[in-house]
Amino acid sequence: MGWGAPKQAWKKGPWIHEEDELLTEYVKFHGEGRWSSVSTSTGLNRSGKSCRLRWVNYLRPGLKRGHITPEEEGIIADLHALWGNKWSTIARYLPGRTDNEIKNYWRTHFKKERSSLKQQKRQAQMLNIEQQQPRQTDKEETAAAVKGGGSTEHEDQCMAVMPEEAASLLDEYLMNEGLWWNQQQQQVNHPYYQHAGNCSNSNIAMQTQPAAYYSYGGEGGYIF
DNA sequence: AACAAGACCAACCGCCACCAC
DNA sequence: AGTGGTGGCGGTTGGTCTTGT
Repeated sequence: MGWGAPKQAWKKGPWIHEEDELLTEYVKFHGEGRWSSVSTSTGLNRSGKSCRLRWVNYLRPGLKRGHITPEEEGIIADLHALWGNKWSTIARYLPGRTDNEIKNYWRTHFKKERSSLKQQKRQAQMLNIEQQQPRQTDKEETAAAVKGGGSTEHEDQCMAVMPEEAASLLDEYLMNEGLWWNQQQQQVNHPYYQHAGNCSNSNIAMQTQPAAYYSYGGEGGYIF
């Protein structure tokens, strides 16, 4: 598929400083996009796909480097509970962070917690069976899962009724309004939230607010 | 000091959607 | 309507760094 001449033996592996400079210069003059012509314009022996990735994940101005903050971690956890593995969507609400970064972070931090939670749940269920007691109620299960950053059937149901259009609507609305958010602003009158309000799980309904609700860097934040 | 295991991160791959022709 | 090019996304891999023993 695409991305320049497919038969060409593109260079792979880590980028060197000179390559970064060539790519940066190219983007400076031509803007983002037209990645397949980077190699012909710059002499860079990299596929367009590789160039795009390097730019988006590493060279693009405004990228934040360094550790994910606790605030960002909270946002990631909540948005993941809401959208699942929609890394690029989640990344939109974390200025300066890339989808790749968030994805990596999730895998190394939350996956662990999640698997241990599953293990705990399994143990609890075994205990229930052993003690011939009724199963944990859905409510308790949900609360435990949300607390632990895991997912439940309830969440899956909620995610099912909160498709991409909802997120797009939110994006469009916020962009049109040019909204800046601070800690005083706690609610937004938007169909997205009304939709979320129908969700049977109050925890999840609460979690439909984060994009607009969260402050960023401790003193207000912005979208995009 | 040496080694192993785990954590972290950059980069690649395959797939899909969109668009122009 | 079909096809190919392009852009983008999510999953995975592999190398490097850090930490514990």
